[in-house]
Amino acid sequence: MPKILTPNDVLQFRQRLCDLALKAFAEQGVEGVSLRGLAAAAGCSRTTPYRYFKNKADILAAVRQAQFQRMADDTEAVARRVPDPDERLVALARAYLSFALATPDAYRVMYSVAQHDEQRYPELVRQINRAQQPMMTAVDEAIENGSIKGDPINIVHVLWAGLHGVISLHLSDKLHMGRNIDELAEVMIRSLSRAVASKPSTQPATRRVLEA
Amino acid sequence: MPKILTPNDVLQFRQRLCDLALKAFAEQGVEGVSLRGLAAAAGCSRTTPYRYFKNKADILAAVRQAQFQRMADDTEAVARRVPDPDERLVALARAYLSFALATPDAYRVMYSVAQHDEQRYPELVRQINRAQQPMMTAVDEAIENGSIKGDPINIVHVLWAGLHGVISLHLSDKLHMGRNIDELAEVMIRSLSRAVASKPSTQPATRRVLEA
DNA sequence: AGCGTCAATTGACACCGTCAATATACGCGA
DNA sequence: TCGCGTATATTGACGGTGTCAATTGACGCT
Repeated sequence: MPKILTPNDVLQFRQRLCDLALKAFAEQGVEGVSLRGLAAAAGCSRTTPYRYFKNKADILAAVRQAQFQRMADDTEAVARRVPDPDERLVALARAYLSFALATPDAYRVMYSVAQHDEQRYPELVRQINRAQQPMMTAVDEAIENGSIKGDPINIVHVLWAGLHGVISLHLSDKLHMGRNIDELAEVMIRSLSRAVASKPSTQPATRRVLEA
Repeated sequence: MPKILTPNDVLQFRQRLCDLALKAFAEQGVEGVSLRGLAAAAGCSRTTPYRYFKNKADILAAVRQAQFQRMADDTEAVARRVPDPDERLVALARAYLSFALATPDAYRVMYSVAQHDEQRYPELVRQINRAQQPMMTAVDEAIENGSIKGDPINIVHVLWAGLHGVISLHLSDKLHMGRNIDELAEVMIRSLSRAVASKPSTQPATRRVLEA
């Protein structure tokens, strides 16, 4: 019970409580975890978190923001490390998958938790955008490069959706996985790459697309 | 307040409450809706739903089961209507997307709501499996057909993940869509089809997959 | 030393899910 | 026709939750 809270103390407490909240949210769902239990786990009294966060939604936003920031750091690091746009795209996709598989709790809270009022946390949306910026850049450069063709936004969305789909289904155990997830992920990356590396995507859909 | 509840009455009440619950769950999240408010909207007293459902989780399971059943009916109908496996695959993909775009509330509750104890509702998981069975069959037949190659389960997963990814991102407004979703969906379908219509997927991943 | 101030705790309120007890109205035999 | 039994609906009650207001407590500064 010190008198004055240094900014460091504040950050430290917020950090600690976010760590606890992340695991709790991921394991029991955001509705399954009580602020009281969280406070107990943190060793403080029920309402002490209210001095550091506005309310429960604020805690959730802080947790997600921190994880998106971590993800953004990862992807930016990859982008810096791999200069060739094509290789960078694959590397980014792998990094994205690695992030999700290495810290599934984080990914779950980042994506599978529905936060209705996400827009009300501008710093959160900033980190979200930052995390996906490198892939958009890579696609732009790869198009300029000539190695892939099509509408960049469509392509990014397809790539992203494919990756997110694999992860999301895996994390919710909808893939009865005797087979390992890494193989499937590689298949997805290769499929997406092959899909994207061809004709422009703004043509009307052909009828019998399944023929090679 | 009749004395005896005909099975029809029971189904009718369950149906009505499930309809209300579906919209409520999708709009405000499963934690944002109270059984009391639901009962009020249904025009009955707080605990009356407990005569028709075991508890809140039971209501959620019933809602999801009903929607998966509807989806299974859709996909089975498509499968019956389109005999050619290749065309059927595309038709199934389109049906899947149509279902999600036509009834986003349903899709949200079916997939974006995390139900930890899903396994405890065998009829629910039965409908889930039924809904995805036609696509697995179509892939099997297309492989037998020779029009696509690779491990059938991997392929189904990739297709499914791609579709689910597009929808999931769209429904959570993560695609800043001035552009319309239908076009992106068609791109995804075409990409997945093209990706899948080639070499077996059990080879080790090549390095520079982005080259066409 | 003691006061002011800020952090932390406790109290309180409304609401929630859920079970037990109560009230209610209908179907049916007398 | 009456009234009883029973299936149904309602109300009461309990523990728990998010959150705010009031209270306590401890430290730094004069």
